[in-house]
Amino acid sequence: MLKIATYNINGINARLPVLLQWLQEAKPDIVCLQELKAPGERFPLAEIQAAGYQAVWHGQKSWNGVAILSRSLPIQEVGRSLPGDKDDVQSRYLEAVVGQIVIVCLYCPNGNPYPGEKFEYKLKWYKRLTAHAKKLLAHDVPVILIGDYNVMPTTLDVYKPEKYVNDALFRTEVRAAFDGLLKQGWTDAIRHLYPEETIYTFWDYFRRAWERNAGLRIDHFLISPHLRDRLSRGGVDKHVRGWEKTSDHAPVWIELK
DNA sequence: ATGTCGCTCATGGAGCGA
Repeated sequence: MLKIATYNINGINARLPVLLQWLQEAKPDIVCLQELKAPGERFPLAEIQAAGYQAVWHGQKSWNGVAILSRSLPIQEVGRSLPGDKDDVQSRYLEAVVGQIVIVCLYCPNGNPYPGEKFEYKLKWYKRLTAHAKKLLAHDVPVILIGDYNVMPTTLDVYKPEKYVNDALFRTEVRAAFDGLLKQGWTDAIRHLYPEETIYTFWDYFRRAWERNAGLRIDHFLISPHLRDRLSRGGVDKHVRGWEKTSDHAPVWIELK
């Protein structure tokens, strides 16, 4: 059994006690982290290693930043930029072979406010991701695209869909881009396991969103066709969102046979 | 518009992104 998790930690140094506590109790084999909000040299490698994990990371000062952790399987980094725009300097992509699986850690652009430059950047980023995802599928090896997609795929994934019609996380253009990935053959693992349930992975810090369960499902695992039959369980470690000094996201995980 | 966080700059908060 292989347990793979994703967690937008919103600042790895501010979040380190929470991250270590969760690693200790959840014991995932592989973890994708987003929003490190730290340059490469400020990644807390010693503490991560002391917790029993190897790591590769792609940091950036102030914003973004992604990492892949592994407990026992070796990690071999194979890429740290999403192909298609060599002028894009934002650290939102990290690709590695972990054991026998290609693990892609993603932090898709937020895109707000809509309309605007940031929204256009998000759409372009999704175009690049779609092109690259197609190539990954063509390699015909097990791949998982993991991370914060900054999109709620359906109305089931938003506490109040009507409030989000002009939000960059729910605009039809972005949902269509996500749908395009599914049409390529990727499977939204959590939705596959729970076709009907309301599941959230993010609760805003604002307006007592956590207390009101005003949540969004924006952290996803897209698994390649090879892995669909190996998918056994999945869930959200929702209680972590209730901890002190916690992220606005909760960790999400799946298990593969 | 607002709310709350985390980060940076080079302050003793302000501005930005989410």
